[in-house]
Amino acid sequence: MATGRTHRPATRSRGIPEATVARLPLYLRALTALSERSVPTVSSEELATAAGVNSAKLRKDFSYLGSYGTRGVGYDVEYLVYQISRELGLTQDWPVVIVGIGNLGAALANYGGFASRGFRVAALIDADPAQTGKLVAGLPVRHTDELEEIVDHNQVSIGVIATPAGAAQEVCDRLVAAGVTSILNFAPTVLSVPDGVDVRKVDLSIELQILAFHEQRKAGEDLGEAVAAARGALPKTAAEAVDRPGPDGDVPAVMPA
Amino acid sequence: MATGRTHRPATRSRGIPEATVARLPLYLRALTALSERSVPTVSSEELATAAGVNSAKLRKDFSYLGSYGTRGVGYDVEYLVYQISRELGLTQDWPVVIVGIGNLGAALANYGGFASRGFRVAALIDADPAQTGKLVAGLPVRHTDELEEIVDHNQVSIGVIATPAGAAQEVCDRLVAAGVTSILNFAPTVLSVPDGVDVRKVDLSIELQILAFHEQRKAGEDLGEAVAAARGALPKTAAEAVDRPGPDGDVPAVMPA
DNA sequence: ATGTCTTTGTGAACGCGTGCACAAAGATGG
DNA sequence: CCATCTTTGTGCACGCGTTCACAAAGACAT
Repeated sequence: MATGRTHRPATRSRGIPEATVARLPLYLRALTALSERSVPTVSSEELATAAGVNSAKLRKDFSYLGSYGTRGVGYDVEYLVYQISRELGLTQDWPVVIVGIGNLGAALANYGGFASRGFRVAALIDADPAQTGKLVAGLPVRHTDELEEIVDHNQVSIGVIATPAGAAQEVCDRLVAAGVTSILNFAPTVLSVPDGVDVRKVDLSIELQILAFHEQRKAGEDLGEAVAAARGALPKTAAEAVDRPGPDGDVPAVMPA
Repeated sequence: MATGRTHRPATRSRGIPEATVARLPLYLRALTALSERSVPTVSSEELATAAGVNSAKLRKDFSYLGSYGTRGVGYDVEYLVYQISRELGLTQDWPVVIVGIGNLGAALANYGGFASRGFRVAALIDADPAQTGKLVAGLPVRHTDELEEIVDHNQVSIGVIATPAGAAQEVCDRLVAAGVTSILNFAPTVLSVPDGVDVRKVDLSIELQILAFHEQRKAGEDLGEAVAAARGALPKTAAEAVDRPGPDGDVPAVMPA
């Protein structure tokens, strides 16, 4: 997981808990994979392991959406895909702008997972005039000067910030002023936005730091209680967790092949 | 924020709650910025707003680390930077391998926030022979065949997976078998790992879907209760939240400039 | 040395999220 | 039509995380 979560206090939106909303995309991904394999129905148990969660949790999550299952059988895959998509708002078109076309911005532009979920990259924007006009993922890079016009013209309500930290707040302000009300921020800064604007944050460095913390703890434990596990051998109980959720039909993030 | 959180049930490591650990990097970033501006001390209130959290929460978080503040004054910036760094394990060297050098992998390799936090990119690995030897961020891309040797030789315990979803589980298995015990996964798949291995997940598409959900809700609300806010105008109460946390001294994610 | 003022550290209450365990619902077979 | 078996939907209890509110602690001035 990443970091994010700069929402309004806890306005559980229309009764659906925030934690549930965060898991819906997970279920949707697993269901899409099943759908592509033409599996008609799935039990909460199967789907839960495929999504990497507890089956009781999954059932409770679905219960917030309504009673879409059949006792003794399970859930209809296609129907559930539709219901979750609709709940998440993926049945409509979401034009998105990406600001800051460096490696990360380019990775995002090329990311296949967007288009398949109703997200359409309306424009790529960068402050560097040398970049202007260059094609990235088939789209021409536009200059920051055009930001307001692009947002307004394409009715963009979701903006992605992949600029350096120093530029993030200004870009954010301009996006918001132009009409954007949801922002996905990859820059390592705390953005301040007016009320009513949602910000989610993804911070690569923070994720690594959290891993380092646990890693350090593990190392300390090993030293203190048992012999440091010989490197090269499988750690601790390598048994269990042998079940593999089937491969995911989703388009990868990036990379040649 | 991103998604992640595939930890062991809830093993609050040595009394420090998981939620607190996740915020420590946030505090550290804010403190580093203050340190660069040579600010000697900071109150919980100031630091909290800079990090974008509640001041009571911040004080409680710090109380888990010990009593590092001075009543009536605040916290010593330098001292706190050191304590948090030590707690997170950032005072030691963490060699990291990045597997999958596409746009995203390259973005990660170029990401400055790593080096400044004790993370050292030990190697870049890709399955495409055509990529082998190419320089990315000053490092030569190595072939997947060398994975085990690289991990073993460099004593790598943290691996970053930025491959397509289809390749992620195999890469994961090989990393774990070679001795990696912490994995940061960018591929849109649920990885299964043996006990004792930590996995954190960052899923770009999921973040956008969560934003879309709230966006849809906002749109529905506007339609239902009030006049749809005229696009182009600042939404709702544009007042408040005018305080700006100072610019962050951190090195940006990517992008030319 | 004493009083005042600031800011920390934390006890306690509250709310959300999780997981158990089971009753209700429906499918399926005879 | 009845019995059995599977699987959902949920009431309930528990634990973590958040927030309030305040007492204790120290700085600082007089």
